[in-house]
Amino acid sequence: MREQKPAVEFDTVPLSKREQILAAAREEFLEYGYAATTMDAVAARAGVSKATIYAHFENKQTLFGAMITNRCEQSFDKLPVPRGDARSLRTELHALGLMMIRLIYAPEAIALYRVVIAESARQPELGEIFHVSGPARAMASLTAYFQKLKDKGLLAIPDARLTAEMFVGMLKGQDYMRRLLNMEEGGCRPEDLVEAAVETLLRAYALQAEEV
Amino acid sequence: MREQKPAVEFDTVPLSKREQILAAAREEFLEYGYAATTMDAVAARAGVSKATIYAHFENKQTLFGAMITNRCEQSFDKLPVPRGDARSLRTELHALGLMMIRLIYAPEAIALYRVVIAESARQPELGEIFHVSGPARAMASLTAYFQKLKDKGLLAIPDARLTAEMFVGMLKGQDYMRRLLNMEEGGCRPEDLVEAAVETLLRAYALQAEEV
DNA sequence: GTCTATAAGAGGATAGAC
DNA sequence: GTCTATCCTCTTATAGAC
Repeated sequence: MREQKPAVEFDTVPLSKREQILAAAREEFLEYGYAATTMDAVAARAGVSKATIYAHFENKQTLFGAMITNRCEQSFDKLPVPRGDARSLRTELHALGLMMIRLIYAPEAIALYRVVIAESARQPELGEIFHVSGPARAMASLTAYFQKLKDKGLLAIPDARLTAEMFVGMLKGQDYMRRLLNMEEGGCRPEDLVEAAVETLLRAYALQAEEV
Repeated sequence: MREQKPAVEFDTVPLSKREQILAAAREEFLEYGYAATTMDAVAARAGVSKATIYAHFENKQTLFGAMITNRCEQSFDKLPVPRGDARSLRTELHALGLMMIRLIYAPEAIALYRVVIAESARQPELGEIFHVSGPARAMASLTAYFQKLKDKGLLAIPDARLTAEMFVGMLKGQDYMRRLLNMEEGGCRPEDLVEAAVETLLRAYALQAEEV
């Protein structure tokens, strides 16, 4: 009798205990950091007992690692995949830049990055997990894009990978550091950096004059 | 009698207790992070008792903040101050770039940045202290440098500040992120990024052809 | 100011019933 | 698997002698 399903099935699938715990862990860890987060707090937020957490995860470190992995997989699903065939290269690069800073500057992405940096000093595999499932994928995609532009004869760049790194670096500027440091905004606006980065790349390497 | 000075004065000035404590705190905090560092460990490393630490610093947070402030002041004294009058702009930019990545990529600078990022989530004023005494000073100096190049008619940049941000961003690339995440090196080599960044800037904005 | 010894409490992890 | 109740270690901070 205890295993009986409810008479009425609802569309909203209830979260499994494991998912509840992971969600609670994410909120706690991202807000308070690893050390300042207590298993009691995670249990309370998840609505389960502490013992239940330990039935699903070996210990606090394991729970943290599971949360990071889970979060990275979800955050970077929606990668920007430019086609490289727009009529205006400038427009396409500009849209790509905006999409990337929106991904990179999302508050949750910043919080995740911050907590992974903090703990990677003690658990180096966390840095690897984060990088492989997030930034590395984005860089690979971006490198392929610039390679396509080069092959098409649109950009006279010497190395697609280097160009991708420089492009992302230019987009971040100082404002990214400021946000990691939990400061008020106050450097250059990210939108201005997108403008300037695209302008710089095109002036340096564009083969077809397409300035309007 | 207990206050008597030693009969022979040595050239090596002994560190005051306060300085001993700060040095020990730096080593512990940078290696183990804020939470994992214990006051016992700091006391042991400094060669004093815990009570002595509390005689000099109100509590653990205060000690951490004092260490950060102290460290920032020392780390960023040796700022690169380019003159903007070298015969070859390319050579000067290249040297500047190398100097900056040497500063930015110093292991202790990385460790300091990491621990400040981690704790700035709880103590926002730490981020401010770090930024003002370090990166902000470097950016101001770099902005002034690019402004000089612009005024001299060497670079046709629209905005010195934006250019400074992009230049630093290009220098960092992905490798900086990899180091913060405590990963093995493996992206683009920083030296290649310096080359590429200088090349890009010059191609985009140089007014006098000086390619050799 | 500096020490030894200790108070006081937090928090990770588990035992045992259901 | 899940809960309640508890153990036990580790760590911050202080009391009190010198």
